[in-house]
Amino acid sequence: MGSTTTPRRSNTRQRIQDVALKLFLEQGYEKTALREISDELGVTKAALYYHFKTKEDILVSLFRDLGRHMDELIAWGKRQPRELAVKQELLARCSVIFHDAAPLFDILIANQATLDALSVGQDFKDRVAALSDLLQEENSSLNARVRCATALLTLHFGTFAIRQLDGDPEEKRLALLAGATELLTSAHEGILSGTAGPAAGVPPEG
Amino acid sequence: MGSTTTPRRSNTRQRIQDVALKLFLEQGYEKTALREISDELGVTKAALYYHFKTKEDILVSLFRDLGRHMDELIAWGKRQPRELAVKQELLARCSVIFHDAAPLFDILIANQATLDALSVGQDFKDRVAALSDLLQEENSSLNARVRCATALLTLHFGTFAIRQLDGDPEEKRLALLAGATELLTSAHEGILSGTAGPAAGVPPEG
Amino acid sequence: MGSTTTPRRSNTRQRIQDVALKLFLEQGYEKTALREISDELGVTKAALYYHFKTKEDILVSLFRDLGRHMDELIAWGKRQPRELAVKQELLARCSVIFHDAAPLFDILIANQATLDALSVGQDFKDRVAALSDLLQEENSSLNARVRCATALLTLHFGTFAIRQLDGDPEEKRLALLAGATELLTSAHEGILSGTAGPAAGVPPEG
Amino acid sequence: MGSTTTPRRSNTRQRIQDVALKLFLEQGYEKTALREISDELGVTKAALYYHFKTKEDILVSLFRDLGRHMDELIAWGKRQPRELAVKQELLARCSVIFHDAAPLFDILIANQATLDALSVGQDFKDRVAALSDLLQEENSSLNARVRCATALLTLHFGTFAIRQLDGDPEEKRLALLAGATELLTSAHEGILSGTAGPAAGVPPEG
DNA sequence: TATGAATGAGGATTCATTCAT
DNA sequence: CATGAATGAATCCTCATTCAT
Repeated sequence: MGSTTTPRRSNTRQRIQDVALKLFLEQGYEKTALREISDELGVTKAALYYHFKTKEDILVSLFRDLGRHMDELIAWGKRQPRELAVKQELLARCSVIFHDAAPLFDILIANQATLDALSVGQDFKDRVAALSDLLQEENSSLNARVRCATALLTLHFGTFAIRQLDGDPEEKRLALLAGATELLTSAHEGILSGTAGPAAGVPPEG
Repeated sequence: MGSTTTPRRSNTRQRIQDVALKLFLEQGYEKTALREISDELGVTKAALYYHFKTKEDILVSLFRDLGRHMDELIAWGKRQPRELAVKQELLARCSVIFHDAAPLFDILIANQATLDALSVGQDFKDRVAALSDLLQEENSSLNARVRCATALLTLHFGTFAIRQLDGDPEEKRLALLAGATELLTSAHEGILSGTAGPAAGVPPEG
Repeated sequence: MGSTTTPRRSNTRQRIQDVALKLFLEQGYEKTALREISDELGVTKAALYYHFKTKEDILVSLFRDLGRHMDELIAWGKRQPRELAVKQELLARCSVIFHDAAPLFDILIANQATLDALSVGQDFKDRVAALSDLLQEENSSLNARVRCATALLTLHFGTFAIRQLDGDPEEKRLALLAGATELLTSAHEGILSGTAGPAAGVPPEG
Repeated sequence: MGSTTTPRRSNTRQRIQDVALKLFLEQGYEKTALREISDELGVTKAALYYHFKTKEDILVSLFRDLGRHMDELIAWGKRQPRELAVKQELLARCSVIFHDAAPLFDILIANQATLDALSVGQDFKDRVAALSDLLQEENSSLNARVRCATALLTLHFGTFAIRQLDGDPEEKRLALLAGATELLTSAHEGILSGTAGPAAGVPPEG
């Protein structure tokens, strides 16, 4: 161990990333001007261009790790048999990855319209779709499919939404995971098409 | 006689809203230039300013109805007793409102970073928070609280996410609602911490 | 008595002038949008164009009377012999005209850069120049000429400046006139070139 | 060697100021578009924004020196005893400052309506008021007060007005100063109301 | 490694003005 | 008399990006 490989480049690159992350979070990607980043760092805008080719490039660099982790998980998932336990494990690992990258999710979610036009957004969508596929059962009912999709969704958006609730972060993460797992599990228990659907919450007029 | 071509009291205002909605959906609010809207309508940018005071004003006008509907629901919720059946009904009505305003949700979700800085975003957040409050039980466990929050969230984000699933829209909506109701209901059944209160009015199913 | 000659036109024209005068005073000519005028009147911008051909035309109409009065004074001055008493009388009449049209002077002074490019500004400058000529003595000393010019100036700008001093308006006007007359008179008393100039206020280094 | 054509640390900032001053004088501040400035310089509008934050900032930069000089004079005035000789000296120094900054006065006077809404205008008004205070005597008669105010005014507006008179500039300046000093002095001599206080230090002339 | 200077494209907004009704 | 609708031209300003040094 010890960073034997990383070239001894100045830490400016890292500092740019740090500040960029902070500002993208606070103001959004589009509304963050490069000048704001450079100002906060005490360098010139031009300096940013020494370290990154474009503004988008800064953004991309922030997502490199998350992309790798998701790819690894997807690869793992593909090697496993298609059974409930595996899917639950998938969800659990997802939960960890998502929470570790929580700030990136904030950016992803809050800047969708913008990122959709960028590689970052497309790549992420593709990966979520791949994960979603791994959770789905072929030929399952609509109810089941919606629930599987929702399970992942809960993790994805919930990661970002439960921050405003009080409580220990790890506890909250587990509670969220529990809810998601519940949805996934119920999708697998054939109980779906009959009772749960129409029984609850449908306006009586229907 | 009768002006067949030039409408006397033109419907331009409505047409602006239509085109704006379309473009905000396709490209995001920020990336949509007023010029694009006016070009598509075959009028001048200045014409937009005859009908709306600012770009934001166009956006706001699109959300007027949704805001009203949510306010009515919140008002209704506040008049009801705090019991599970009411909350389920709340969720069900929410589901209807959200789905009726589906395109607006797309905009809301995809442009969060932008809209957060605008009245539209703040107003909506406030209303969702109010609804969320109506679903919560005092002194409930963390698990229950996370689930209640997630229930609403599922509706909110799910509305936007299930569009890419195949199937009849109304069926999908009901499936989504079913999942959300399940989360809400389970939060209210003793299964979470035993303190969630008497699950009055819930048919002991399963 | 009774306005027998004035055509029975609506009083809108007059009301436009009133509001315009008020707003031109408060905000300046350029910064006052026609929309502000029409809004304050509860009519449409287009309505203004029924009564006046252009924005400038509104302005011009406000200055019509003042122009006439000055022209009359100039004409009178030209008929009189060139002597001190006449000039003093000229100054006194000027003082009355200027003070009666005080608001117009505010506009004239505060919007010079703008009005200079307009007929209103040019016309006024020409008239002041004509008056100034009437006060001047041929072949007089520089000192005398400066003082004569200053005398009129004092009236012109002073009208506008003494408003912030406390005191009865008419008293202030007379005090201002007294100062101006003093300057004019001293220009005529040959006492100028010798004592008053270098004696007071010149830095000792000179 | 040595870049003969492209200056390394370009003097663009100064050139912008020069051109701006010229155009503000010729056309007024408001009517001068930034495009005109940049065109005349052969650069882009954006280049102006590299050197100045806003259009107003260009204007402010032009007035920086004048503001400093006036502040120094005010500070000096406050340290002196309140007597006629001091006030005469004040007027004299004012005269010098005003004439050195003659073009700025043109701008100040010709664009009042505009500048009043800007910091430049307010700051200047404040400074003139401070100077005016230094010239005033407590409890003096209205006549005296009007004259003191007029004295400064004469300098202020006269600076701008005597340019159209023939004659050596410095001579004209002195003549103007003489007139102003006369007004000030007469305000201090018993001739106005007898209460103006002991004319200490004034040689009993004429 | 970085900067100073500049660009080009584009954005929202404002305004006087016009004209059919 | 007056309005509703629209225009065209202009304005200030912002931003990502470039490049010689």
